[in-house]
Parts: sequence; C-alpha cells; structure tokens
Amino acid sequence: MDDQETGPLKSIADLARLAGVSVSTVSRALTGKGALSKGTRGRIQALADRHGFRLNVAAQNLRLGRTGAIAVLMPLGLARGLQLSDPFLVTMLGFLADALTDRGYDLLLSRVSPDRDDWLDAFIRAGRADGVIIIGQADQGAVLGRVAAHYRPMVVWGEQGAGGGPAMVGADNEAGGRLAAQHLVERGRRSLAFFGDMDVPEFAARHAGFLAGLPASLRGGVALICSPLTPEASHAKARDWFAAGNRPDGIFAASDVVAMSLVAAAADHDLRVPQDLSIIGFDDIPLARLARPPLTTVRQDIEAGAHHLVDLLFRRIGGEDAGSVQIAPELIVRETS
Amino acid sequence: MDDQETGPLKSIADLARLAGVSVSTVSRALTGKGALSKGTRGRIQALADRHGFRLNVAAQNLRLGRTGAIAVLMPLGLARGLQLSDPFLVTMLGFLADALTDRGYDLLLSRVSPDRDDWLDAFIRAGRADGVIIIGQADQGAVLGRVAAHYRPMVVWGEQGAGGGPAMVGADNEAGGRLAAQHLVERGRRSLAFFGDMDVPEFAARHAGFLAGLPASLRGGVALICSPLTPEASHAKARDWFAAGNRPDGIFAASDVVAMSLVAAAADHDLRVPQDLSIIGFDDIPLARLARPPLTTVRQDIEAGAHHLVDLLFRRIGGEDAGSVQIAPELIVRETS
DNA sequence: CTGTTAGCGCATTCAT
DNA sequence: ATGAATGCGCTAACAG
Repeated sequence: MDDQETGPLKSIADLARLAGVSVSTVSRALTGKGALSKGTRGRIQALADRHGFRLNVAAQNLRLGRTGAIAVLMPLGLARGLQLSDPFLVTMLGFLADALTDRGYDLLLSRVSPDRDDWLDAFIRAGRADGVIIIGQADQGAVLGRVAAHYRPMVVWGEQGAGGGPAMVGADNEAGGRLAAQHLVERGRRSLAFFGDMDVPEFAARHAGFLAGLPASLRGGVALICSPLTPEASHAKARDWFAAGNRPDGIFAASDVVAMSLVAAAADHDLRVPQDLSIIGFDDIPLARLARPPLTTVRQDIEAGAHHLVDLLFRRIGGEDAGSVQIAPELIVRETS
Repeated sequence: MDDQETGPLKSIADLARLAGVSVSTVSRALTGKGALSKGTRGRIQALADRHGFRLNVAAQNLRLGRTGAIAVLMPLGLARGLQLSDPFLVTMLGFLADALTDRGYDLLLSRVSPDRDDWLDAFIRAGRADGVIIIGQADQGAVLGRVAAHYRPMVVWGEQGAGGGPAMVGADNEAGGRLAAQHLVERGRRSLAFFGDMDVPEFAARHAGFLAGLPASLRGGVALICSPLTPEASHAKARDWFAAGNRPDGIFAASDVVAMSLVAAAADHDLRVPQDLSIIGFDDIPLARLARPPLTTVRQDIEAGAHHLVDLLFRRIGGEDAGSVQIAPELIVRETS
C-alpha cells in the first residue's frame, strides 16, 4: 500500500498527482469514456476506490451543460399545506422519484408560488434542472401554454386543454365523471350533488362528464358545491352543508379525500352510507379501500401516469416531438354506493 | 429601447457586453453583493429583467463551493411501495420542502437502496447536496453512526440510539407507547396486542414503552404481531390474524395506517370498535380523524419535527455542534377506543 | 465605484 | 495511449 496520509482527495488533480498521470487520464479512467489502456484504467479506479474519491457531480454537470436533475413543480399555491398533504400528489411524487432515479436523474422538489406571471420562466432560466414536470396546472394554464411554446422539456399532469398547449399526461376526467354518473343512476339515485373546486380544470372536467353521463331529466337538478380539498376544510364544508338540511341520495366527490370527508360528515348527521346516500370518489388512493365503509371511487392509475410523464419528458429532451397521453379511468365499486 | 435582437443572453459576459460594463459589475448588480452605484445597479437589473436573464445557479454554486440543495434520503429499502405510500413520510416531506425553500434551498429527493455498506459515503462524496436529512434509519443505524463521525451536516429522523450516534430528531416513542398503554388500561382493556415491525427502531421503542406502561400483571400477556406497514399488506395480516380466532380487546398499532387496517379487518370479522375492541394508532396523520370511526392515536407533531430537522441541520452546517431533539407525543382520544 | 484576473472541478479538443 | 490547454458561468480578491 502506497497509501500514505495524503489528506482527502478534493479533485481529479489530487488523484492525478497521486497516480503520476494527468488529469485527463484520470477523467477518462473514471468516466469510462475515451480510449485508455486497460491497465491504467484499472489502476486509477482502484486508487480512487481506496481513497473514497468520487467525481464531483456539480462540476461534471456544469462542464457538460446539464444539471442531472428534473424539477417537479406543484403550483397549487393557495394553501401551503395543500400541495403536499394530498395523498394523490404524494403517491405520484413517489412513483416519479422511482422512475427518475431509475434513469439516473435526481428529483428536485420545488414549491413555487405562482404569484408573478413569470414564475415558470424564472425557474427555467435559473438552469436548475434539465426538465420540468408540473403536477396540477391549477389556474396556471395560460402560463403553461405560453412557456410550452418555447421550452420543450416540460410535461404537465392534468386535464388536456384545447390543442397547442403543453404536452400533457392525465386521466380522462370526463370519462371518469360519466362512469360515476352511470353508476349512481344504476343504483337508483336521483337527487345528486357534486363536491369539488371548479377552478381546477381536472375537477371541472369530472363535473362536466358527470352531467353528460346523466339522463337529461336528472341533469338540471345536480347541486354543485364548491369544496376545499384538504381533509379538515372539506369535512367542515360537508358538515355545514348537511347541517343546512341538504339531503341528496348520491354524491360524486372530486377526490377521494373529499369523498372520505363526506362519509365522515354524513355519519355526523346520522345519514347511513350507502343506504340513505351513495358516495363516490375519484383517485383510488391507497387508503380508499381501508376506509369504513371502503370507498367506491373512480381509479386513475397513478403509477402508469408517472411512467408516462417521465417517458414523455425524456422523449422531448431527446428532441422527439412527443405529444400528450390520456389514461382511461376505471370504476372501482366498494361499499359507499 | 436599445433592445435590438441580440439573441438570448447566455451568461453575464453577454449582458456585460450589452451594458458596456465588466462581468464583475454585472455580477455585483445581480447578486446585490459588493459596492456599486445605485444607478448602475438599477440599470443592469432592468436590462437583465428586460431580456429575461437569470444567473445560472449551477455555475454560481460551483464557484461558491456549495450546491444549494439539501438531500432527503429514505433508506427504507425493503418494500418499494412503503416509502411512497405512507402518509406520514409524505406529510413530512411536504413540511421539509416548505422549510427548505424558505431558506432558499432546493430539496433533492433520492431513493437510495442501502445495498452496499458505503451507499451513504458514496452519495455524500458525489457532492450533490450541502447537507443530508435521513428519514427513517431502518436497519442502517451502523452506517449512520459511522458516517456521522466524520460528516457533520447530517440529521436523522427517528429513534434516538445510544449516545454518540448521528444528530437525531424524533418523537419520544417510548413515552408514546406508555401513553397508549395507560389509555387502554383506563378503558378496562386486559387482553392486549401490539402490531408492528420490530426491526424498525421507532416501533421497537413504541412497543417497549407500551409494555413499560402496563401493570406487571398484564405485561406478560401482550401478543406481539409482526405486521407490514402498507395498507394492503397490513390489512391482510390483520384479517388473517382475526381469522385465526384471536380476540383481544385492545390493540396498539405501530402506525395509523396499520391501525386503520386493523379497524377495517375487525369490521370484516364483525368485531365492533370500540365496543368489543379498542384500537389505538400512532402518528395522527391527517386522515386519522376522517376515518370511521375517527381514530384514537398517539400524535407526533410532524410539522414541528420537520422544522427541528431543518434547524438542526443548518446549525450544524454553520459549525455549531448542535445535538439531538426529542418531541413529546400527545394522546388524541377519538372513537376507536 | 469599477475593471482585470484567477480559479471552482471537470470533460474535451488537439497535440504528441 | 496519454498530456497540455481551454472553458462551462460565475464570484472574489486585488488593483486602480
């Protein structure tokens, strides 16, 4: 062992000195690129290993003109807690982390506040990431459309807008809404309500599909309640609504969290689910089946969505002009309907 | 407007040329550091704004010898699904993202597989982050202890081990276990069980506290069931256990997810909660109060935990030799007990 | 108050 | 097969 106390190796220059070769040789040995005699390469790799030396990723990236990271942005803005407390988002985040690390990329999680109109441009120009995945367009459709026109490596999870917008991946929310409608009608429900925030395009599409799936005779009577999305707030909203005397026999909730809040609020008012009232959610988060009673819901395949997002992004990074993807939703009948 | 088509500005050199000043002047103007006449600064900032120019964060960080990112690592390894689906982790992640972005840092989310013994050293030496937050030590206590000896900017969420380990933040799991025990005893429960995975130090401490909080007469009779942590798997485990004829009257679950699975499984077997069986969880995830019946649980304050983690980390980055923090748990009595 | 210069750690031409 | 030299975009002495 010529392994004397040389102090920590800070850069390939140190290692080169130690090995008696040039920095470029070390670089070639450690990256595996370029021609190099097998002996030298092995010797240098062994030396690096012994000293616990690793290439500095930041410097490497600067030199290569990349960052090695993909940003995941959730511009949900409003309530701070909201963006990350929703089990759907979180599940999505986990699958994205898996898919990205599989490709050797880091996941840069940023909470951005869409206060100024150029929040996205500013983020992109700062050059922190090689691509951007946006989860939930919220009310930022205009910004996304504008940026998409000149920035390719970006994909958005959400409801497909009119053509020409950003590359999107999302469930077919309208079809999901129709599924919910047909199911409630089959169950003989007649007095219906929709709980959700119509400012969110996904939810608006679910609502539109819900109406479209109903016979014309019922369509006019559907109550539309603008509900918040957090467990606490949606529970409060639902309780107030029942307290005001509203007694529908079928409710379609924009998300499973809202649906679970409705089940809880119904119990507070001695409404039996599903005997007196059918409730159906959207998402099929893992906890939906654990709820009591287990939640009937429209499932969107989050894992498939994450994979599509990442695939699409890397296709676009690779120069391909890949377009949007839509995922078919599926009705999962459990015991709240 | 002297704003001709000059093409996109790639670097401060371009901007300097455009403004007729030197690069250092531009740098000073844009960073706000160093002395500069108010006029020049304003002029350059306006110019940068007009052209949509932003400093390249990667280059800035390389020069400053930092990365501007904090890594959050979850070495939970075992089941892939686990890290993603557990609402506790996800909630923690959200609060961490908030706390870090408040300090101007990015959150680098990495799923590391602790397969080799040097996974952590390798990650650190790659220089991708200025500090590391580990969520859940799992079975990596030895690795963490070794690394902590020579790497300061690291904090770990979890159960405090014997002295000398890494800087830790965590709930007082043993105290939490005692709380649960006392509560069940007060409710008159005598035939008790604990559901959890004893390989996870946090859970082992909860179990130990649970036993410690029981009168000696009951301590010997506590069943210990090694349960998985995901909704699906824990539900299956619980159902099988009830199916085998086990009929305790009080169960302490290692996490809320496990507790909710137990409630669901109990219903499958026509056990009434809480009349026949008291169930108490741990965490107080947001959905705990929405469960039917709302879940009695031992609350750990996740937001406070996240803030402590970040505080502690930056203290250590700043050279302070700040030590561990323990958070007092709180019994939240709802309707499953 | 502003400009010149020397790197941060690395990858890559171009020589040899 | 290897070495020398250049620069990715930026900041911070050091001069003036």
